Amino acid sequence: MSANIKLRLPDGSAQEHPAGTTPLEVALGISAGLARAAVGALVDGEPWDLGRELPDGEHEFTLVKFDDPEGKEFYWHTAAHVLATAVGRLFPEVRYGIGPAIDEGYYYDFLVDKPFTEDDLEAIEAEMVRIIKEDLPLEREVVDREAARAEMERRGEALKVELIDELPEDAVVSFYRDGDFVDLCKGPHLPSTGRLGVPKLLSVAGAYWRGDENRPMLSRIYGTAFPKKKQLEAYLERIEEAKRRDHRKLGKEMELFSVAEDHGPGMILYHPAGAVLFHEIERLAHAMYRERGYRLVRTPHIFRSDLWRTSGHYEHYRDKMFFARLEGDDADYAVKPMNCPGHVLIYDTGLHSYRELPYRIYEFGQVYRNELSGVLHGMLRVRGFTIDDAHIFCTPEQLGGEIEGVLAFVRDLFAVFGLPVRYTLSTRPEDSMGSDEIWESATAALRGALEHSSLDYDVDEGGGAFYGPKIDVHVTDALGREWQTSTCQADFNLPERFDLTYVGEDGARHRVVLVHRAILGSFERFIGVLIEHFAGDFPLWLAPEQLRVLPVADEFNDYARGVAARFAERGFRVSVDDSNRKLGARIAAAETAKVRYVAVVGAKEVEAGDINLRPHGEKPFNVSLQKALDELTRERDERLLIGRWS
RNA sequence: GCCCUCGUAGCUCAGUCGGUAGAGCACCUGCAUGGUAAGCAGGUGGUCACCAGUUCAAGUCUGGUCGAGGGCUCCA
Repeated sequence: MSANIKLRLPDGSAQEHPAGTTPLEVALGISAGLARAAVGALVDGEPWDLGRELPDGEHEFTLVKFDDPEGKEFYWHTAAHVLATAVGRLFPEVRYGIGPAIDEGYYYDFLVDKPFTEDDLEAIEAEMVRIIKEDLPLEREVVDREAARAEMERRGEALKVELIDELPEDAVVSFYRDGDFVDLCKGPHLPSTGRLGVPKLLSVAGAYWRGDENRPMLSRIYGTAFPKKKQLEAYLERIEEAKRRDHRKLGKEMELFSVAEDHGPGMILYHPAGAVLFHEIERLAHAMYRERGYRLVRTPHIFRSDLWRTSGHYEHYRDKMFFARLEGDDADYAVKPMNCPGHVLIYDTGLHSYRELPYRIYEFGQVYRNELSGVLHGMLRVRGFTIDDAHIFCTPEQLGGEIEGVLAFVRDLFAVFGLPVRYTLSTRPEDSMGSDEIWESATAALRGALEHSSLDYDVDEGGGAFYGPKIDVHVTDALGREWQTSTCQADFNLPERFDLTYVGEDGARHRVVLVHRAILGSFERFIGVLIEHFAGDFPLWLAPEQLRVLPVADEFNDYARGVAARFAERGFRVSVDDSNRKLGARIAAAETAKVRYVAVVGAKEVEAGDINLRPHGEKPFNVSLQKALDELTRERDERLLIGRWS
């Protein structure tokens, strides 16, 4: 038999096989264990079914296991088919949407008269287990495009027909079949359902077909699956841990903030401890803005609507704006959803020489946007929030440098908190204003700045603001959801609308370029992310309560108050707990409240003139009062994430 | 906004078949004066989100309103 297939394996070795060999056979040739663990293969980087015959010729060949990223995708995608198969058996009238693998599992969307409820999940999951036991083979079948369309039409699968119609001209159309269930799918899949271990359905949700609220609402079932029960348990445990970090839960427990749900949904009420976070971050931000040549301004919360018409907000942003009308006055006022028009008015009060540019002004401006009720989420998505908002008016030549400066600012600020970030370049959306040339040059300026700064970034096509393209920065919350923080937007449109100019070297007026940018984004969202990032265990400079002094007994109360006073003199947030409880109970209370340091004082400490210091979650030790003062002052003032003792 | 779930004491939650409301923590009072994660006892605290309806009777059933939680393209 002639060897028609030559494979190069990742370890550098080469193998030859006869035509028609499958990856599973290759795996068996290496070891039985590998054949059991393999879930698919990569042939020249292309995902390949274990049971699908390899093409003739020479190929790079890799076997993929569940632990590989591609492996999880194969595995969960197959689990999604098993879910669809199970639903088809129990609810024969359903029609199918899509069912992809996602980061930590999979979902499948179904078109049904009556949406699924959580109570349905148990029965569906049981049916999935049955299908896995039946060990049905998943068979791949390449079909002619027209035949595929006809078959789906015959089955009444209108959504599948739509998907087929949208496939590119040259696409290979394939079906996968397990039992009675046939799905349009490019694969690959595990060879049979029996290769799946433990499935677990997690939740149901409504989801618009293709995410479009004008299309039908489908019923989505989310699930995950793992080879071993232990892995599933570890996954569920991780979800529980993430819930413990939830800023809404910690915000309540630590009395950081609340939302008066009946009186101001999406509006944050900062309690004293939470206001400390806001204030400390604000202080840091003010210092950083001043160092970078920004000047502070203040602007009103409402303006007459004519301003919003000129700015374009009335046309493009009205849905999210709150309006106010004065009694007995025809003038219509709008509450600001953005700070830019106010800042533009400041720039526009006089002539500006090119010598003054770049003209950078900033404000921690409070804005209101009427977000849909269903998207509100603790501090992370709100209706009233404070932006660290700045506008840079500059010449076209200065634009690239200004954007690079903003990117450096982002890097410096996030470094203080140790928060990892992801960059996105967002291009022109459908609802937008301005010419194509303007958009292209603005987008090029942003892209150039990202490249010069050597930053990795993704592109979000059509994700820009209505007046310009932007670079966004995203951070991740405890449950792995991404939230936008920083933004940097090049705008050639508002300068046109407001006829903003500067006087150039030549004495003539020239059009100014406007950069909108925020670094923290919104204080609310930033604080919410920080709560989850630190799980409430804030670094000393941010901690609402930095030190609590506990006298061992009443006779040491005076000494305790003296110690507290020494720290208070240095500006520390310090308290004394001389309440009528045993020391152990007071220690427990301080630990639960996540107080950064606890100082215990009793006879020994009075004698030695020192304190017994217990960093949050750590073992206590004795240290001289002076040394503690100096060390904690340093830890606070340098904004250390980890102190010498913590 | 739309789909599912939910709303009981300050917090976390129980409340059976429809029969007039319960626990732990917190808080207050007293006892106990204590050395590193929770001493003992007693007490206060509820328009069961709100509005209608069914019923002899509604926290419980039905409808509506308000609000919350999860989700609403990770692209066959």
